[in-house]
Amino acid sequence: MQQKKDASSSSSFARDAFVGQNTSDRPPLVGKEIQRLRQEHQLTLDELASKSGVSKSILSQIERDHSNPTLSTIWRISQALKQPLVDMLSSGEEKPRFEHLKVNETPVVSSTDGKFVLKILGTLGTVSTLQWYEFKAEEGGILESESHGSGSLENLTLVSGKLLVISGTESRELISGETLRFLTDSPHRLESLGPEPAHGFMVNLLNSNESF
Amino acid sequence: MQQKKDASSSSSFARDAFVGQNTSDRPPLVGKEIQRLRQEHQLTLDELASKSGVSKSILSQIERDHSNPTLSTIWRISQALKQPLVDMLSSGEEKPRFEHLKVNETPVVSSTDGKFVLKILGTLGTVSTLQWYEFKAEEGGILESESHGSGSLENLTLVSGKLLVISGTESRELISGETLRFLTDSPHRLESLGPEPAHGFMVNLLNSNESF
DNA sequence: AAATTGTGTTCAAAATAATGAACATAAGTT
DNA sequence: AACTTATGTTCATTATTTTGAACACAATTT
Repeated sequence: MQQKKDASSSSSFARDAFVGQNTSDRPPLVGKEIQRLRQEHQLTLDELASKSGVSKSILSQIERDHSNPTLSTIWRISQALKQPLVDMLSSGEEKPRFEHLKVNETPVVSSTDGKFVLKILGTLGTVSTLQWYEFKAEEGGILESESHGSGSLENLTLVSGKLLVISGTESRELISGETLRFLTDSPHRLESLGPEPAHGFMVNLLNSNESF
Repeated sequence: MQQKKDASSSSSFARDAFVGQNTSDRPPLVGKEIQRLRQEHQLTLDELASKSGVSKSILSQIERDHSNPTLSTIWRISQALKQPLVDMLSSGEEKPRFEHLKVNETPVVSSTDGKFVLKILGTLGTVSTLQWYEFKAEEGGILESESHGSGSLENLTLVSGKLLVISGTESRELISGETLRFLTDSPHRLESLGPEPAHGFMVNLLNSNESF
């Protein structure tokens, strides 16, 4: 990528740096968001500079999208503004558009022994994927799942019964009325401990970056 | 060019660039994650280089966290790997594996007469685009809600009981085991018809495209 | 009004991220 | 073994980010 030095202005990043890129989609422009956050915190460039350790000149340029910040720089700014780094970046990205869900006749999935039954209540897929289920499992019923991908999150609420949840090397026991959220970026397993059947509700977020 | 070249490991970045920083918390190290994704896609450095337009030498360094990539660089890599940029960054951040809500820790909202009880099981999204609940309502229990914004969708699954749903000018009656999805861009109302209490789950998708 | 202060922008210099070519190493072929 | 091939690392150079100081401008104070 041979870049000619732009004589007039120091470096016009927004105009030059991404020429030749996929013009339809470009890296998130964080400038506006950073500026918004800084002003929300009532900070001047000088103040944010000393808080973050990033020079005010580059802050000024980044806010106007005249520079292509380094990961380290963005991170230091996000720390100073007490904003999760990821949020600052995603703000500029296109917002999820919702799919219209078709009427379905609630498909059912069950374990091979039939002891663990999942009713698929809904699915939604756009930027990240969302699925939710109702489940019923008699004593000994087991549901084993592969990883859902990094950043995936499973949300279980137990209405009745007892449930053992194993994810990675950790495990938890859930009793009636409790809710458990856990990462499903590794194989995991649900087991109904009985004696009464486990009954509950599950919401799965695939590849979300939500940290609770 | 005051380059100090240490022969052994030329990692000026990992060791130097963050010296003087908050040592407890540091910018996400994306190297491992990028390497994982690349290998998952069965790509060599050369292939990823040509796909992403990022030189293979810098890819090699980024994967080993010997470089502090530019936003543009990270973005081009994320595009080539078809991975949302934010996911790549958040993967390195430490998240608690489990969040265990005990029975009394689940937030509960109830109607003024106490006949309609909503347990808030979860929320997702920095702009709160997703919420889900368990509800229980004895006969006559009513939940009235304002519009959730245009494009918002409510998904109800009734486990037991009977429920009357009114949204806008239309209404439906739900019986045990059924699921109903409807737009909530206008005020709406749920009413337990009894005689047995209504019990079910609700997933709400809020449309956050609009600025408020 | 003149001086001072506060705030954001631009400049030259320094630091470093990115590039392409050369190198190293391992795996597979002849 | 010697010769390719495939893959990742390092090197010298170039392109850019980042910095600190100087600058411009507006708002406030004297």
